[in-house]
Amino acid sequence: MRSARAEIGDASAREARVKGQRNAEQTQDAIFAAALAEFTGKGLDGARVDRIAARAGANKRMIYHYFGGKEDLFLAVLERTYTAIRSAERKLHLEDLDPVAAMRELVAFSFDYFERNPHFIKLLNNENLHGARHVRSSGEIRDMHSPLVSMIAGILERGRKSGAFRADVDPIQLYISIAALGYFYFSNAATLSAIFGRDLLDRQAVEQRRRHAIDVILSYLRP
Amino acid sequence: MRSARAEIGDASAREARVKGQRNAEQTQDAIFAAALAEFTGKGLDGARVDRIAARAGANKRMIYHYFGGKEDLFLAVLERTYTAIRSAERKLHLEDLDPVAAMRELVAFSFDYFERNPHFIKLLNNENLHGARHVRSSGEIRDMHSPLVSMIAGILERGRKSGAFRADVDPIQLYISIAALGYFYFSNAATLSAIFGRDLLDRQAVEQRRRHAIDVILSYLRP
Amino acid sequence: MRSARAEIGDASAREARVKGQRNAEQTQDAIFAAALAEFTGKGLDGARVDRIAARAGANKRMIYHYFGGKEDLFLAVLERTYTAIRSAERKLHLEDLDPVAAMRELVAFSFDYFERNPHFIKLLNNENLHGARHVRSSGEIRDMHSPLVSMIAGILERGRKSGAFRADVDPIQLYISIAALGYFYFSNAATLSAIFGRDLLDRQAVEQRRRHAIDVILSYLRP
Amino acid sequence: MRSARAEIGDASAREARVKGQRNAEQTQDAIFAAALAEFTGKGLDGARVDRIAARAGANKRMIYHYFGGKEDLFLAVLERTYTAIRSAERKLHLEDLDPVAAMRELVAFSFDYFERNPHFIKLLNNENLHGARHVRSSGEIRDMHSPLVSMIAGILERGRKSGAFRADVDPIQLYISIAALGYFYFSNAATLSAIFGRDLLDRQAVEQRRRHAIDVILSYLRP
DNA sequence: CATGAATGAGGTTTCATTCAT
DNA sequence: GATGAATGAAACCTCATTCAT
Repeated sequence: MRSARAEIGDASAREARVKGQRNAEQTQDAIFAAALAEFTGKGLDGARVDRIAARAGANKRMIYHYFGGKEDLFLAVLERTYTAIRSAERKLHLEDLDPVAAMRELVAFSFDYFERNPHFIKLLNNENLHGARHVRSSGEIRDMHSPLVSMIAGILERGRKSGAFRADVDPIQLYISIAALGYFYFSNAATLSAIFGRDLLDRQAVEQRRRHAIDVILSYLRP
Repeated sequence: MRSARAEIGDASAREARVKGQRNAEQTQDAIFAAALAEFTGKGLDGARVDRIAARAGANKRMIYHYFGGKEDLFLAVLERTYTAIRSAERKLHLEDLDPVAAMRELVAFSFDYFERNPHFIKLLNNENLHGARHVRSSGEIRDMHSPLVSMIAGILERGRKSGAFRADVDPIQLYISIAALGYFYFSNAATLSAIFGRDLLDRQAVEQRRRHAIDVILSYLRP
Repeated sequence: MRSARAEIGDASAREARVKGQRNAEQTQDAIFAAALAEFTGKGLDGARVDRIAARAGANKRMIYHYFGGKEDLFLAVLERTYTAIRSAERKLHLEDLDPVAAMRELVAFSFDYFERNPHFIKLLNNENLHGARHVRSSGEIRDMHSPLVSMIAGILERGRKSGAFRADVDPIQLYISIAALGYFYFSNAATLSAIFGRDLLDRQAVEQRRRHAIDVILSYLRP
Repeated sequence: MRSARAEIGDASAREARVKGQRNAEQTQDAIFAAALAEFTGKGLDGARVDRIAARAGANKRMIYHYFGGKEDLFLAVLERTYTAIRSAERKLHLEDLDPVAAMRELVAFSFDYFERNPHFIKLLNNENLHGARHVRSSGEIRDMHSPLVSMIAGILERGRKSGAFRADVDPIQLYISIAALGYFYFSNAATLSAIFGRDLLDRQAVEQRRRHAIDVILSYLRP
């Protein structure tokens, strides 16, 4: 789980690029890492190509050379972000756990992923602001269904049979709810923190929220 | 140009214009409405002052005259948006309902509010992208605590006493979860729809989600 | 005839624009004059928006405000150029002259117009380099048929009847030939001068060419 | 990449490549052909070095290696273009024809050359747009006088003696007029076609124009 | 001989904002 | 109170050219 970050390539841009060296892959990676940071921090419209190039220690021209343009770069970042979460999801193996433990793991995984990958949330919010324009244009992303839905369906079925879970649960609705409980918390942590007057991202608050999310889902599933 | 407004202005607006008198207020309102639409549709960075002025049928200079600048205009929109939801929340009167019915009403209200006010979600996401910069700078917003939290606390207390609800529920966590179940659904409807290949915003899907959200919260509260 | 230049507005850009004054029409005119000079001197691709703005003493932004963009500005210049020549052509009144004198005037007019409006030739050559893209996109230009064709037809008819001209002459071919004899000379003066080693644009050479062009056309028309 | 050329290279090219030996010449030729096409299609300013390299299937660096730069490449193309027409002109042998037939052949040759070598016209127009800068800098081109002028002088002299032609014709003026009648037609075919609303380059129109050009010159020469 | 990566200058265009009336 | 013209900074992007291998 801890490896989730590394998959996106968060090696700092500067680190990735030894100055003056000529290496296409390195340059691309550096641009990519810089773009991820910039888009995450400022959004698509707020991001600046100049800043991405500077962060990457690369020439601006290279962005256009390798990625085509700002919008394409954003799409590339988005695609890699989706690839990363799907890959992390696929690494979950819950078959050996009893349904309750499995569900607990799954909710915890989802929650932890959002905590550790704040860029995922920022990028997705941005994409939704733009009406999912890029996702819709990317067959690659559209075809990347989350394995979580069928995992959930499997766990629900096992739980139903063992009598641990109620019988009338829709896996897709549950999938969305599991995501919602964590995603919304991190997505809106800044405004919520401002309004509640305390930092929702401190260790204790996050831990409390994590327990709550698991609690909500498991309570809901009780027969 | 002078006729542009008149064509748009409705009867009451025309009525109100007693020879240049309430013109100012009208202009402000028009700018405001235009800004809300623009910020909602494009985000703070994607919004264009020119377009806001054009939409408002007003001179660009007026935006600076009345609001100070783009950023201030955004803050004004945000403040009014928060004011509106708090006001709507205060109109909820659940004291006469039994705890279960009251909670059901409250969850439904929250869900419906998000459905009917998509701009609220867009603006909040934008504000969070920018680290709640404007909310933090606005004492007005920071002081607008949601009455829902104490409402929830009250309902929980009544439910605990009547044995309808479990005893160990944190009102703030519940408040966040109630919001999450609806907010996330509408906030991410575009990407989720693209990925699931069906429109999550059609009447039937929304209705199903609404029932599910209520179900999750009430099931969670069972003792 | 001498007024041909003025119609295009060759008042120098600087002259047209008193610094610091706010006058939309003046600014537009200044931009226009600057654009004409720039496009004439460098061609569409060689022209620089920066230089046009500087020549006009205007802010670059104004070009986009008033004309839309470089390409649109080129089209505007082209349209005005066509308008100017058509207008000049319409001022020709040859009805009172006998056919031979009328034709002589017409050939001389054409020749002189090319001499006095070198920008016309430059712009047309540029437009032809681009496959007449702008002309084809401009209904305005496409509809501006030259009145010369019907003038020529009329003179030919009168000459045929009086026995001054041969009978089998196609007015359109003749129109093209009249244009060709002058246009080509001025269009290609630079290369021809370089190759012949003498300046084809000096007064004497031009005068000689003018007589020759008239001679060719009138000799051709002899019965 | 290595295979890109091979796919294009025809049999003879492949034959000639005796293990890297005549590779150089091949590359140069490919660049040359690509440059001709690019300059013809887009003009000097509109031409892109990248595109030339791509069209040639060559590395961009080779352009600088073999030709020095974009401008030098243009000059090289121009020189070869002039060389070609002079060479074609020298192949004309009109001594055995009577003056009228000889002149007819010469006009036809000129007309046909323009029709068959549209790039010649494009390049020359471009060169004139730039004030014949390259021609003037190229001694090679400046020294390439057209043999047509002296051919014309010869034919005129023979015609004068035989009584077939008038006596007062300037060979240079006639040379320019012969060129003009064809050159202008093809040079401005795009705009003329757009304005007349019919394709001046279709077979029939070209044939009609060809006859007209010959007619004009021969009629002019009648004593 | 040949390559693909890299660059800096400069291209067109757009922005939020201010000025003059 | 209101307007439309004007602006400078900066945005995205492209260019001919050179570098390292």
